[in-house]
Amino acid sequence: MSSVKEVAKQARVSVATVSRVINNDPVVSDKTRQKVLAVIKEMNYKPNLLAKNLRKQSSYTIIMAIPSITNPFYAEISKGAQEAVYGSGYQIVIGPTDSNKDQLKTYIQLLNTNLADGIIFVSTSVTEETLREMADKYPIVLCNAYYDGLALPCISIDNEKAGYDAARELLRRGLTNIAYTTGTRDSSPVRGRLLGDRTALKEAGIDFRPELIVRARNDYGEVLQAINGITDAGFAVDGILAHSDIQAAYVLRGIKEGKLRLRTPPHLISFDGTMLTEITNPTISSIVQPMYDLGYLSVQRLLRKLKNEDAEEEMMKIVPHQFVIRET
Amino acid sequence: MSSVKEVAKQARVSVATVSRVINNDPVVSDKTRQKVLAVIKEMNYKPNLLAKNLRKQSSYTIIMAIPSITNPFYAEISKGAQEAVYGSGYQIVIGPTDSNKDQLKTYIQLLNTNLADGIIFVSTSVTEETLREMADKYPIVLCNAYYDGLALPCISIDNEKAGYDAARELLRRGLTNIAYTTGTRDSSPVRGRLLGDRTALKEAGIDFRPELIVRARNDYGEVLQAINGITDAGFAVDGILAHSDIQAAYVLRGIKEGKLRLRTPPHLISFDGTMLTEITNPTISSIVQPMYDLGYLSVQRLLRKLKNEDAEEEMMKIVPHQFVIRET
DNA sequence: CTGAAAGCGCTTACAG
DNA sequence: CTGAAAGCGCTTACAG
Repeated sequence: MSSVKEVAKQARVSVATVSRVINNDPVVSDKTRQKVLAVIKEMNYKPNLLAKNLRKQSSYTIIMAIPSITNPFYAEISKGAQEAVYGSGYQIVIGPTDSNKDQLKTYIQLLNTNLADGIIFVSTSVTEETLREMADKYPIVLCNAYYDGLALPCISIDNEKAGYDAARELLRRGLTNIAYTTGTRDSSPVRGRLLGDRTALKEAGIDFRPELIVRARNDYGEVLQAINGITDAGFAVDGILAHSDIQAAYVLRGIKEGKLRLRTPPHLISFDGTMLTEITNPTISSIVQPMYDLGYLSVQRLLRKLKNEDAEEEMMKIVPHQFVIRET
Repeated sequence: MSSVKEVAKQARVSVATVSRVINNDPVVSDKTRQKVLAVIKEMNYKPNLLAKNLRKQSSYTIIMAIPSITNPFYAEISKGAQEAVYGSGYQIVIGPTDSNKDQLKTYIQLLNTNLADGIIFVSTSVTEETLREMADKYPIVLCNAYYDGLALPCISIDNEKAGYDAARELLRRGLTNIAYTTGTRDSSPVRGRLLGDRTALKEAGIDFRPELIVRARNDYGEVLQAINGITDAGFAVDGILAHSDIQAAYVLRGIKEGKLRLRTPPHLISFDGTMLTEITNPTISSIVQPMYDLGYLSVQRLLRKLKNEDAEEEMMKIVPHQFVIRET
C-alpha cells in the first residue's frame, strides 16, 4: 500500500502538497497538481481515510436508529436515508433497535467513541431521558416522533391531520364504533392521531369512547386479541383505524380465518401506506406517509447540522401525507 | 474529551499501562488495573476508536452489498447480518446496489480507503469480472449466488433441489404448462432452479419448453407482460414458478385485476417465502429460504475470515430450505 | 510488571 | 505557491 509519503517522493514534492492536491486545495499550481495527479494515478494511490478521520476528528459516519428493518415502513425510510448520504462523503449505519434491548446502547457507544458523528432516531426508539442526556453532546435528528420538552430537529407528517382525515372518512361512511389499534408505546404520532380522531368525532357529534382505543404490537395474536377485546366489551366495531399496515393486514387475515369476532366486515384504514396495502386482497385504504422523504430529509438535515448550516431552520419540518382510498 | 494521556496522568501510570488496561491485557497487576479502572470511571473516559483503528489498520467495519433493502427477502437477510455483528466489535454497513449504478463503486471504495475490512455480496450485485479483481485483495463472502470460476466462500440454499421440489409439486398436481418467471440476471440460483425444474420435468416425462421460461424484474408491468407473452405464444399456462414472492404477489394482483390472460387460475409457487406469502389472499405456496440464517451465517463466515479462523472450512455452505404449501 | 518512545498516515498552521 | 514539522490518540516492540 502506498502512502502520501511515497507519492510525494515519486512526485518530488512534499507530503503537504500531495495532501493539498488530494483535497483539491486551489492554492497549488497547475503544474504541480498535474504532476502529483499523474503519480497518484500511476501508483494507484488511495488515501487511507482512517488516518484522515483521526486527524479530522470525524468518522464521517452517521447512525440511523430504527425499530425494525423488516417492517416495510422502516425499510422505505432506510432507503431514503441511504440514498441521501450517497455522494456526501458520509456513510450511514442502519441500526435496528427492536430485536435486542442493548442494541441502542451499541449505537450510542459509537458516538461516545468517535465512530459516529451524529444520529437519527426513527420513531420512539429511545427514551426521553436518554435523549435529554444526549441532546447537548451530539448532533441529533428525530424522524416521526418528537418530544415536547426537547428542542430537537424533527421530520414528520402532521399526525393530527392524518388522524382527522382517517376518522373523518370512516365517519362519512356512517360508522359509529371506530376502533383504533395503536402501537404499544405512547408516542407523539399516536397522541397526534388520537387528537385528530377526537376532533373528527366531535364534529360528527359522536362520543369519544376510550374503550375503542387498544394497544397492540405488530403481532397477529395481539391484534386479534385487542379487537376481540373491544367486541367482548360490548361494542359493535364497524370501523378500524390500524396503527400500521402490518396490523391492518392482520385484521384482514383474522377476518378471513374467522378469528375476529365481528358482526360485519369492518371498514379499515391503516397508517403508513406501504406496498403491503396494495398486495392484500382486499387492498387497504390508508394514510400514505412519504417514507422515502422522511428518511431522505432526516439525513439531509443531520448533514447540514454537522456542517453547521442549519442555524436558521425551523425545528419541525412537516412533510405532506396522502390519503389513498382503496378497497377497505 | 479525555484521552489516555490524561487518564495516565491522573492514575500516575504511563499511557502504555492505560492502554493495556483498556484492552484487558492480563499482564498488568491487579492493583494497577483497579487504580486505572477507577480513574477511567471517574473521568468517564471513552477511548477514541478512530485512533485505535488507525493504529490497528482496521476499520472494524464490514459491508453487505445487497440489491434492495425494501424487498422483504433482502430485509430479512440484512436483519440476520445486523444481528450477527452484534457484540463482535464490528459494525456493518448495509449497502443497497439497485437504486443507483455507482453505489457498488462507493462500497468498493470503502475497502480501498481502509474504511471497510471485508465485504459480503448478496445475490448478483456484482459482475464476475469485478469480483475476480477483488478476490485476492479483500476478504469476500458470497450470499445466495456464487461464481464457478472463483473459489470464494458462499452461503446458499440448494437451488437445484429447491427448483426440483417446486416443479415436482406442480407436476404432481397434474399441470403440464409450467411457466417460470426468472429474474433479469443470469445467476447461479436461477441456473440451479432451472436445472431442478428440468430434472423434475424429465422424471415426469414432460418436454422442457424454453418458451415457458421468461425474464421479469420485480415489477408489476414486467410480470404481466412476461406471462401474457407465454399465453400469446400459444401455451395454456396452468402453473407458475415465480422467482420471488413479489412477482408471485403481482401474479395474484394481475389475476384479480383481470390483466393476466389465462384460461384458469394458475397454481403458483414462489421462491423466498417472506411474510408477503402469508398476507396475500390467497396465501402463496413457496420455497422458504432461511433468510435470517443466510445473513447471519454470511457475517459469521466473514468475521472468521478476517480473523483467519476459517482455514479448514468448505467454500460452499448449503443451508436447508423448506417447502410450504399454502393456498395456491 | 511497567514505561519511554516510535509510529499508524494523514492535515494544517506557520514560515518563507 | 511550497515545505518542514507538529500532532490527531491510540498500540506495541523493546528494554529494564
